[in-house]
Amino acid sequence: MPIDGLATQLRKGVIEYCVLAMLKEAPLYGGEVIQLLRTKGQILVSEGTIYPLLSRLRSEGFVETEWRDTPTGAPRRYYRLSRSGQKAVADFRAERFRFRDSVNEIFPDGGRQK
Amino acid sequence: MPIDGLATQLRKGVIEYCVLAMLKEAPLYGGEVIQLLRTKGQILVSEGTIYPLLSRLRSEGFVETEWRDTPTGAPRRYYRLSRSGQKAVADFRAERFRFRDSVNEIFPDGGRQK
DNA sequence: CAAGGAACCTTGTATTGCAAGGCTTGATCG
DNA sequence: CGATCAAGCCTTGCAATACAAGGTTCCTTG
Repeated sequence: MPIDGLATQLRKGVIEYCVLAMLKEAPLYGGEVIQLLRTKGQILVSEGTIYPLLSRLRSEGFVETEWRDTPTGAPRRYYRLSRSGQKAVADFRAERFRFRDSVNEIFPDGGRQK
Repeated sequence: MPIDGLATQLRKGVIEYCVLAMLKEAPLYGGEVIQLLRTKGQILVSEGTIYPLLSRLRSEGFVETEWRDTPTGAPRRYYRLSRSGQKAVADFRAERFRFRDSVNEIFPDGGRQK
């Protein structure tokens, strides 16, 4: 597996909003985010990707956080979608569809293949 | 317009292959690449994006180049898709569909709108 | 008290897209 | 002839992202 390959570049600017979209359903902590990305989307991300990403979402106000103690060890920081985070997801959705259509115009046999 | 916004991140790793896909039809020089991206895909890119990108395609062997004089002024460097460039486009296509499906799994109401 | 696991964070690197500015060629105009 | 202009190409510096590697804290278990 290439350290920095084709798939890695495709992810840029997308994973962030995948996380926000998942938070729409329920608050999650870091480990759950990684697990859900893997099980729901076959998207494998490491902690080195997720934690800086979550930090940025927080500093941009897209999420709010809350510490919860656990019986099993270290406490967890749970992330919850904020109002402006909901708007960010909606904006991304629209932009994603626009861009997808653009690329489909350029690629021969746009997007209609299995 | 934000210097580095939502749309800019979405493009990463995609424009490169849009260019290769366009070269599948005919050899092009830098200015034509910029123009075609704009007219066919509504994708606005500047010279500062395209020329380093074309350089990289060349150093990776995805394209071959040829200088042609013009009657109008400076000569043009034309880019032609190589054999390995064709394979790169095919690989990208497959990876793009995979990733699209993954994201659709995560986003509520995946891709079926409008 | 040592070992280990769960959870979190930080640091450094590579890649990409982009703006700004510079260089070269040939035509045009004073 | 010299200056100006436009087309075409390239380089430099910056910001954002994904990632690996390594470190820290907390609690439990032996």
